[in-house]
Amino acid sequence: MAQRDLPKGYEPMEVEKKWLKFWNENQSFTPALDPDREPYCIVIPPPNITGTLHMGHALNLTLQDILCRFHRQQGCDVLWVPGTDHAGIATQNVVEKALAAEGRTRQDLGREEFIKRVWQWKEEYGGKILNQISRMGASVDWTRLRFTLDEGLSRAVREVFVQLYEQGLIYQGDYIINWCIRCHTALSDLEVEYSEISGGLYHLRYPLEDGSGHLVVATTRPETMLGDTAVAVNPEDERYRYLIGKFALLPFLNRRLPVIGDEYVDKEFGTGCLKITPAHDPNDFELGRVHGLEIVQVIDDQGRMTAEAGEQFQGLDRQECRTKILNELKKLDLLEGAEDYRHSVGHCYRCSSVIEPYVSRQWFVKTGPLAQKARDAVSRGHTRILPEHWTRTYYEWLDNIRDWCISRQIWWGHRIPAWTCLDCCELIVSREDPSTCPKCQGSQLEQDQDVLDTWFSSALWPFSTLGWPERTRDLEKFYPASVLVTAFDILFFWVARMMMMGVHFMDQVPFRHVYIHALVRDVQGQKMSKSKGNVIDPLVMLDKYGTDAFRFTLTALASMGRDIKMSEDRVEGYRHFINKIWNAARFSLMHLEQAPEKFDSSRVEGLAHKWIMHRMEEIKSQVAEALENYRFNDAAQTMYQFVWHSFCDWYLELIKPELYGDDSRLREKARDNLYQMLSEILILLHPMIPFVTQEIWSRLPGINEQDLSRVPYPQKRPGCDFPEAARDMEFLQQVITAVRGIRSELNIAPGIRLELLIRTEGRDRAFLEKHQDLILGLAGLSGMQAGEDIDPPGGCGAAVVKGCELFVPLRGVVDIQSELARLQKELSKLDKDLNIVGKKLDNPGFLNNAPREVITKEQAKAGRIREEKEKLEALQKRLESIEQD
RNA sequence: AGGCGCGUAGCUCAGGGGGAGAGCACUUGCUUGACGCGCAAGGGGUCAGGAGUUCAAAUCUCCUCGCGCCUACCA
Repeated sequence: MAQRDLPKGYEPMEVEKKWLKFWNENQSFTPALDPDREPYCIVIPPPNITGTLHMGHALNLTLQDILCRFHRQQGCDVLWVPGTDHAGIATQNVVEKALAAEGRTRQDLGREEFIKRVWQWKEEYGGKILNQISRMGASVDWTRLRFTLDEGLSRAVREVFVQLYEQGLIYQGDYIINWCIRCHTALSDLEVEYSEISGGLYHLRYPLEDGSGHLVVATTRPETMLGDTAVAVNPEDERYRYLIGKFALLPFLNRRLPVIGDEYVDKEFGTGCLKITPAHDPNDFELGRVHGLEIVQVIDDQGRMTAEAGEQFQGLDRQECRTKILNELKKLDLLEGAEDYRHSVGHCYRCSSVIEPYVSRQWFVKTGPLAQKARDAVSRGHTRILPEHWTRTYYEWLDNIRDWCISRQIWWGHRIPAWTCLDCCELIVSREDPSTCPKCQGSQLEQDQDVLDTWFSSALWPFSTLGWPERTRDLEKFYPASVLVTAFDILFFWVARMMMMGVHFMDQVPFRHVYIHALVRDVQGQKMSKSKGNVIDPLVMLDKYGTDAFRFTLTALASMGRDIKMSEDRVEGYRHFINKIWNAARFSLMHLEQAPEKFDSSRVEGLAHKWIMHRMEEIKSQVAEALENYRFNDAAQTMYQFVWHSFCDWYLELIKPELYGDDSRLREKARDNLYQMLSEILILLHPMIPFVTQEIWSRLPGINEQDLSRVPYPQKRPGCDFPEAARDMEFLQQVITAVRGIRSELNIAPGIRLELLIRTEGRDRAFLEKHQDLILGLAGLSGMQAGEDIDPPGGCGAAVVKGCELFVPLRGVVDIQSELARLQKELSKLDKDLNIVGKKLDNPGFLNNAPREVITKEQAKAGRIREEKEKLEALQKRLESIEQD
């Protein structure tokens, strides 16, 4: 028997290895490009090559994989392209750190040599996360693996850059940008993270040029005063209006600072006088432009004071300079005061250094027109964002978007395809590397040193991975993708930008749906982070509990719009479910030596079989509907309940007598149906837990298709709705449960066989008698008698189910008092229920306004409760009278 | 400052106008011919608080309180 091969508990390790290899060799996940099959395509969020799998990836991959596998089952030609992202700054940082350990810098190596080193690093370590994706069971097509810096994607990047430049949507200019002095590059607004720090707010005195006194400005960054080129006050401000047009003198440097009027200045804040440093503050930069102010750069790209800062400060670090300035001002009695002040300061999202606003020549994408189109695509419904409330966030960001700084002063990335002719200063932007200047034919061309923001290439991912700018078959078939699955934290970084680029270059949205899933947090709901030490490593989960248990946990917890609080206990809990499936299969396979010859669903007979069939039909549509609507947790819960509490708890128990019985016809029928149910359960569960289902599947006798991932979703079976069987089954379960309840609550040892008497008539009586064996077996009874004129002996346990009175003679087994107490408890429950229903039915408003069905339902309910109550009360009286004997 | 979301059983959460649900945890009993990662039976909730709409509110509206997040600003 097959069961002999199966260990008692499910052992994931070997199983997972085996099937990963099988799927890979089989190219199970390479689409057939069959024109008759509908395409289904998912855009994978490409992880960084520096990264390792974390909880967010694990959830993200699990959900995408469920969708892919499910749609394969639905007959779609599915494409899920895997890939990684070159992560410019992060990767360069990693390699530079490695170099530093050798005591070298990238400058020592030179650009070309350094990039070679990075490629080497990438070959060696960059694939780590790909293996981890694979271990999660992700059914990606490995034959189409892409990388943002590979040849094809680099071509796409160039094409996009050049086109946008030609369309006037990319420009170069001197602006204030976010500068990281550690990474030594510009960053986009999104790459700056703000966090609150305690600092000071300093009040500085600037003497007035005319000698009539001084004005006082407030600042958190005294060192920037050296770059001040004006002081602003609000023209509405009575206190200072007279100053407008006068000049203040900058201490140390004696620069003449015009006092200008601008409504931007908040009268309430600080002193009401605002020092203006156009070179080192974004708001001041704007004011400077409006008022035509001079830009004086006093901090350089290393965070050191420049010569403009004056001899005594030149060369100092910005922090040192702050201290020194404050000291000097104090000496000169120009520091009027200092207060503690908490304010938020921008930090680099890669290295956490304090960001320096810095004026420099950079490349920008003019986002306005692109953002408008990206917004329209959603508002017109071409792309749907789910859950829907994220739509608003998406709009808000696009409505307030600023131009996107895309140049980075690093080496690892797509080099900007712009050259300057050293002879005539012509700027050349070109798809191919030019050899001569088109204007002066000079051959001394120098390429721009900068590379592009990594997100610039990620923004093209939905079409660049499919072969664009070529018009490939993949592109024809699979663009736009069906869905993008991601967490909200890259909604702006990535999703919005893909929308902008997709709509602009493909004239079509990049994906139909955007499903925004949860963030995985720790048990307390805190973000997982290494510094907090609350990280759960998914790889550890995979090793300890197996991929399926882990995946099922994530799926069961992934309800729409709520974050997941993850703990190891939960994974352990769901491992029990995987093991339960395993054992149900182990049991089933014991009885399934061969496949049914031909399964004819129209000839299903027997209560248990009809019932489970009926349930299965419901489950099939529930699970499909849940997955179509991204209700992953519903799909998981539905299967959990069904497999455990219908299939295992009842169905398997109910059919045991048939499986072990002598009636070979019944036995065969039971086996056939069991085979059918088990195999459909495996198919339904497969998208969520691919490995264990595939392993069991492969052990089913006589299967044609070894690869479960290619087996279609079970069709709706005509003629298999058996609502009557469902009702009957419920009745049977209630009877059995009632007897078990009496036994259990009165502490009757399971070894003691009880009798059951049932006062009932008509169909119910016939039904119960027909299934007498099942009742005896499952309720632990030695005998049963049903009839209209049942006259129970004194001293019975009792219950009422659907109007039938159940009696369990207890004389000599248990004392009557316990049963009386038990009955009293039942009765008070009934009283409570009756009270609620009664109130409704006594309310004329209810009777006049409620829909007829609701009223009938309530009336029926009241009748049922009343009947049950009467019967139990009668019994209670009898017991009491016996007790008095 | 603006926006979004969440307060339901001890914990984690489903549900979303007409009988308070699940999983885990808990209690009790159990070598029941797959499973103790198991079986059976239980206990446990003024659905944050208040007001309103309604015959009927956990569910819809408003307010209050508490928690979380996002965006922008912060001299």
